[in-house]
Amino acid sequence: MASALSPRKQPRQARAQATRDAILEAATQILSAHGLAGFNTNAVAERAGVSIGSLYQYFANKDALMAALIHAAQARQMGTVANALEGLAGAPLAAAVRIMVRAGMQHHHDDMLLATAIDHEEARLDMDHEIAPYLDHGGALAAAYLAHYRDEIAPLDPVRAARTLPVLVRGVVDAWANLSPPNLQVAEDEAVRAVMGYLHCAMPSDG
Amino acid sequence: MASALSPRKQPRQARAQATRDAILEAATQILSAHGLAGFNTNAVAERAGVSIGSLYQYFANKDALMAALIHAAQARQMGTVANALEGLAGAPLAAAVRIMVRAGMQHHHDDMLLATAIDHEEARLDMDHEIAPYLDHGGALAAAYLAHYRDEIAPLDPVRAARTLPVLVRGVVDAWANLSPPNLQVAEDEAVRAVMGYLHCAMPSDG
DNA sequence: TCGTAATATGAGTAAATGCTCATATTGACC
DNA sequence: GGTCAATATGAGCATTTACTCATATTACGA
Repeated sequence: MASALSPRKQPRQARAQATRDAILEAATQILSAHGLAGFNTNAVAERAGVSIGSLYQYFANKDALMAALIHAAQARQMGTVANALEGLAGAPLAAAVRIMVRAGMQHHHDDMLLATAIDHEEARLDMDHEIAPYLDHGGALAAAYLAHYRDEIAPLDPVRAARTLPVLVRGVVDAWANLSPPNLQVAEDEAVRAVMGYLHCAMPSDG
Repeated sequence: MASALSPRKQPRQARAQATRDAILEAATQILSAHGLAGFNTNAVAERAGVSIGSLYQYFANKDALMAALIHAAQARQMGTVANALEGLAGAPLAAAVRIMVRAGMQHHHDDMLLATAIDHEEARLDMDHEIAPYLDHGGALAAAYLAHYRDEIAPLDPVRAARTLPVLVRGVVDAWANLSPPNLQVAEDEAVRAVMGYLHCAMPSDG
């Protein structure tokens, strides 16, 4: 049932690119505000200020729009990670971890609806394979960075660590930052504790 | 926009309870198989083998059905946790952690669509407050259990630990158990490492 | 056995939604 | 200015979907 998710047409003029961007931005806003239940193509087009016909010039169907949105979100997140790592050269491990945790938090706190919608649609549309490159890239960045601290941390497989560490942060942040009232300080502390613990843990090899 | 999520009618006969159960079971199956995109009340009724009218006798509207499904899922999960803890009296910490991790894994691996759908709808329907009791209960169980090992682990706030630990496991499992092919062994190892790390980590108190 | 309350039915309706297509507008290049 | 491709429009169609209601069936107590 997974339809062709490829774009219908490549924009060749600046205004076309602007239209496409506006549609993706509107789609993101609607998901953020009302979740998947409020996400329909007519609403997206209206919010983007373009006609429904224009939407279907750039996206073959609703699923293709969703897929493009997910790609864009992943790319943004990669940018955030790369950015955060840049400012971290030479900082002590604990401080560096805390900064990374803060960067990771910004993406989720206050945007649960968007984040969970992306998770769900990613699973439904079977996008694991398409998403892997983003994870690999982020993983490579993190692994290279962690290498600076190899004396301070337990021996670890950088490939594993690169995939596991972000989800630790994310899980903790989701759990703590969305209470009423949200407890961002605890979220941060718990995430730091989890990450530092993971990095220092001498892996027991019991069955 | 959050409608009244309370049930429309209490079943008073056994067959009524059976109908209600069949509806919830069908709803769960559909979410599992097709996600939120395939989740509509007509389909649920058909799969349950009851009429659409019967569905609306027990659930005021679609959101109420979803809310009931979420409650049922949380209750099931609590049962699993309690069950797992029962068999663990006196086991060494590392082994106990591994067993708990396996219990946690069963709920998510192979059921990403259901798990992510629940997450999303829980956020959309603002159910944090309703779900808190389940978390608190699970937290109390875990805290009591961890107390047996208080000499082996770093000092920690049991309330915090009880909320943080499950999400560590869940995040890691989501990340590793849903690759193609899924890598359950790595998922388990990484989750154990994260949990053990968290438990042993002496919390640094830098700003 | 009868009466009544509980439960079940499903055709039907109003509204929402994905998407098309014939037409209009805009921009680029000569 | 003229021409054509690129882009934009939105009325409208076919389908889906949430939900109602008048009616039928079933269980239980007297």
